[in-house]
Amino acid sequence: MGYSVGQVARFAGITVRTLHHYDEIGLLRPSERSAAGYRRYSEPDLDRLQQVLFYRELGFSLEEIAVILDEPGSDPVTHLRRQHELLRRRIGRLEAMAAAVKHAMEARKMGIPLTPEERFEVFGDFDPAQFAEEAEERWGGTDAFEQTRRRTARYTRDDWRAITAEAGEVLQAFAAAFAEGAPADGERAMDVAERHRAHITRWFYDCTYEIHKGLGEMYVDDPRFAANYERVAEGLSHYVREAIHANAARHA
Amino acid sequence: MGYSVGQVARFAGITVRTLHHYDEIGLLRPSERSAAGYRRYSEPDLDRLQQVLFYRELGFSLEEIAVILDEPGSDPVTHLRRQHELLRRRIGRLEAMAAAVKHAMEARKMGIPLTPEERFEVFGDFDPAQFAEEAEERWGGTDAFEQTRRRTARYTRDDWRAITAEAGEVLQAFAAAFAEGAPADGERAMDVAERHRAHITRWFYDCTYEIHKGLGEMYVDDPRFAANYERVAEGLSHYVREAIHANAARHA
DNA sequence: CTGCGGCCTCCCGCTACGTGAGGGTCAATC
DNA sequence: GATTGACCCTCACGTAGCGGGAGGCCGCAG
Repeated sequence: MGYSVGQVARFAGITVRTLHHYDEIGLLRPSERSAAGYRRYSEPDLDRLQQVLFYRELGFSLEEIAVILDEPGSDPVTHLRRQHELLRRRIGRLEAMAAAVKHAMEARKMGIPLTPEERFEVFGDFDPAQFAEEAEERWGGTDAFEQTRRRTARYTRDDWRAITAEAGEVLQAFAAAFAEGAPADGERAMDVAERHRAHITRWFYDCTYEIHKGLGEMYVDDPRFAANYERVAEGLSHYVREAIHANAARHA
Repeated sequence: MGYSVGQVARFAGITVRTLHHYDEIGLLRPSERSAAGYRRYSEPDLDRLQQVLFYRELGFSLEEIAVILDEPGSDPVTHLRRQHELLRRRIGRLEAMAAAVKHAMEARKMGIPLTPEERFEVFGDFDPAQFAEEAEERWGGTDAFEQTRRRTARYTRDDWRAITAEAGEVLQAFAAAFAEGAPADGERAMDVAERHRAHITRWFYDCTYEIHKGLGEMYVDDPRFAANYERVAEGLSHYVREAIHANAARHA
């Protein structure tokens, strides 16, 4: 029993060659082979294929997908939940792009020229380069800046992926605490603030409590950063600033 | 004046190598070079780059993008409009995927097993293979079937792209006529039906009026096909059937 | 026993870049 | 005016994710 390569390919709308490839690289090995060496795919194999295709559609590399699917303690429901979340983010991004296109159309009609930054705002999402440029203007020549430059220069794509993932988690933690009404100067919010500080210290530079407070101010004052928080929840940037200050006071 | 590779790369969130590549293949040549051979990008160059990145994001190959951007009589506004449309489609698809994930979660919770077809429904969008399998069951051994098999075997990806695009246009034409209240047995709807028939004859097999009427029935009776029309507009499948019948009567 | 579709394993090709190597350029600085 | 360091140049080879064909075995229909 089980399904042949051709059948599976037809179900999934992919080619036989693709299945061969996934077998080769070990991403999806059919659980059985016939006496003649034919690949036989079982139901669980189809399950896995579905997951693979989903994550692929969302832009993950095959290697990343293998890691995700093989990490221990990840049941199907977890994957479905995660996929749903990823899809929602992706949709959000595309909607932002659609809005940007509209914006460009308006500007074009009015004859208003766009600045280069405006033009590409939509791409780059979480652009470290842009961040770095900003950072230079603000803190050029400072210790923290030098440290950041030296350290980030050696980071690989995987590192960056891990960093942004971690940053996302912290952001979510802030958002959750905020949404559930935890006070900004309460333990929960302060703990998240501390995680935030640790994150920066770990990946960028020694973030003292003083510097951290400065960052908190910036998250409110600089619309660029504020937007990052405000688009998650209205008022979140202020909440984050309060939490950072409270956390700094706690450790003073 | 103008911008250097590095500056442009930072704006756009891409690498310098990517710009080099686009220069190499002629997709985006900087309009100037400095005396030392440095690339200098002008404002119109940035405009073009923005278009390139948009279409790239939407999954077009670089070659296709070059064709799109260089086709005569395509002004920027046209591109913006098209991009907006493409984005909306893409968003629609992702939303369908999100719905499917929810569906899978429900099924999982209820302990309902999914059939292989159900599992992959979301991918493949307009799956020709699935269509072919269905077709075999229905018309296996018939002339039309043989003809389709022989002809489609030689189609390239570009052909398929053209085919689905054409099919999409016909669908839109039906939808538009329907939405604007044109009667199903009126000239406008019948003309679209005739386009539909021509499309099939051109790409698959000689679609006689008799066969066409059979297809019309199927578009209503078979939920698989009906869904294709109904998700565009409620009642559209019936409308299409009527139009096809009227058109056949007109040519009888 | 002879097709004929489907399956197998190489293996080379393609796209869209990544990633150095080896070497000029340019503005600031010593 | 020489050095330094960021930035630029041109090769040129490497990689991911398959596409597609060659050459050959499998299995059933006629």
